[in-house]
Amino acid sequence: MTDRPAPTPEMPPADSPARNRREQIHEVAGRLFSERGYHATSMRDLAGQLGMQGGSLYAHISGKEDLLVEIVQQAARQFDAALLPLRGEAMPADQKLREAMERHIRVVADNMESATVFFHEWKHLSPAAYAHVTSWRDTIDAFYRDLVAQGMGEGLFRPDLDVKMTANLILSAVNWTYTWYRPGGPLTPRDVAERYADMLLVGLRAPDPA
Amino acid sequence: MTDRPAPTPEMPPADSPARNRREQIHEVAGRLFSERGYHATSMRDLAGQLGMQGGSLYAHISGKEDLLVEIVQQAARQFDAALLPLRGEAMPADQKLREAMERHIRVVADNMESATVFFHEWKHLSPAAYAHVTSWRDTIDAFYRDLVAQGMGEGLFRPDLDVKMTANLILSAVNWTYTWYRPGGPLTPRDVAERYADMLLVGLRAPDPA
DNA sequence: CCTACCGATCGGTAGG
DNA sequence: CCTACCGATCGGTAGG
Repeated sequence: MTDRPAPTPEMPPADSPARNRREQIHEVAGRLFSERGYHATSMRDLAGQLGMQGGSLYAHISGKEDLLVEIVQQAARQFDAALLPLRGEAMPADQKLREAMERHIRVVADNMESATVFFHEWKHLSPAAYAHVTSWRDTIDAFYRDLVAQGMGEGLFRPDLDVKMTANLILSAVNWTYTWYRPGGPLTPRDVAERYADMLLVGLRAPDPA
Repeated sequence: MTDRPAPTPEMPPADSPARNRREQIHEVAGRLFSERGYHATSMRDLAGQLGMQGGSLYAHISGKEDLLVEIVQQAARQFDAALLPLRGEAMPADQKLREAMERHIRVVADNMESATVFFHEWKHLSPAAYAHVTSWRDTIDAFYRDLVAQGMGEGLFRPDLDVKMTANLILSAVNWTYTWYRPGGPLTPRDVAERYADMLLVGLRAPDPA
């Protein structure tokens, strides 16, 4: 989870101009792909935003599809880095749910553009990248299903829950934030996660006055 | 809410070949736009699926963008027809929530392709159509916020709910179904709605044994 | 990183 | 509904 992985032959050193330019290209591509969609963004649009000619992009990147693949996979890595370490944590399931939701929403909130590209364009990846994302998605599904099952096992969650449907409901809440959350707004990811977790854990219905 | 609106000068009579062909075009367009995305679907792709040449489409429709507009607006009309009549119903808020969620999910489930196009492509509409959809979206948000407020007013829902966030959570659950629901599968829209509403109303946490 | 260019494909139209 | 075509634009490359 370091911000600056060790340089490899394929990846220029962290402070080199080449790497900065590559990062800029990915950043702008994420913005344009999220605003206009992948197929509606031309390489000339992208180059124009960076003050260069269309063909010049290919001095830095290998092709349009690779831009998409890297944006999607970087988003997937962020979700993994945020959630998967929680698997081994000894923590009551309700608290773990709260923590997972907060981390999940924070990844979305901190990466609204990549998250949008992720949710909208992953079906249009090449077969290899598509399969990769599908198996990643299964990992995240399993993470939440295991969390629910753990809570039921502990007696903290209701015993009559449908594990799969419960995980679906949780995932709906945290994923759908990409459509409405506004990063500069009054709500922090923590605010959203706490309110959502409260509602999910305790329910909307008023306590029985009897 | 009739299936067959009265013919107008712009709309051929219900059983005419022209209308059937137009419907076929819209149907196939919905499928292709949902599978490949709007911009990645060419008019020649669309024509090919219908056994005709690209140019021949324009004997039936006026342009690609109008196809998108009609698909999106038809989906919006379906949501309206399902939900808005509930506004006037005298019904306890918890029951109304259950009913609204079932209807909402049914619209998604019965129109998986249009729903996908709706959620993925509405931002790419022309300014006029975009504004139309935005105001429609506000209507649906208001519907769920009013429902929550009603439930709080009746004392059926917890008094400490945040109305806007509660509506967001409900909308997350019902809208996100477009990503995972499988129409031929074991779950009916009613099954999904009942499980979701149960979890939302009562919560995941086990009742206090004390 | 630019100029100049490639073949392919785009949405749409004319005329029948 | 087809043939033939329009100008525009696409992703990408060669050569510098």
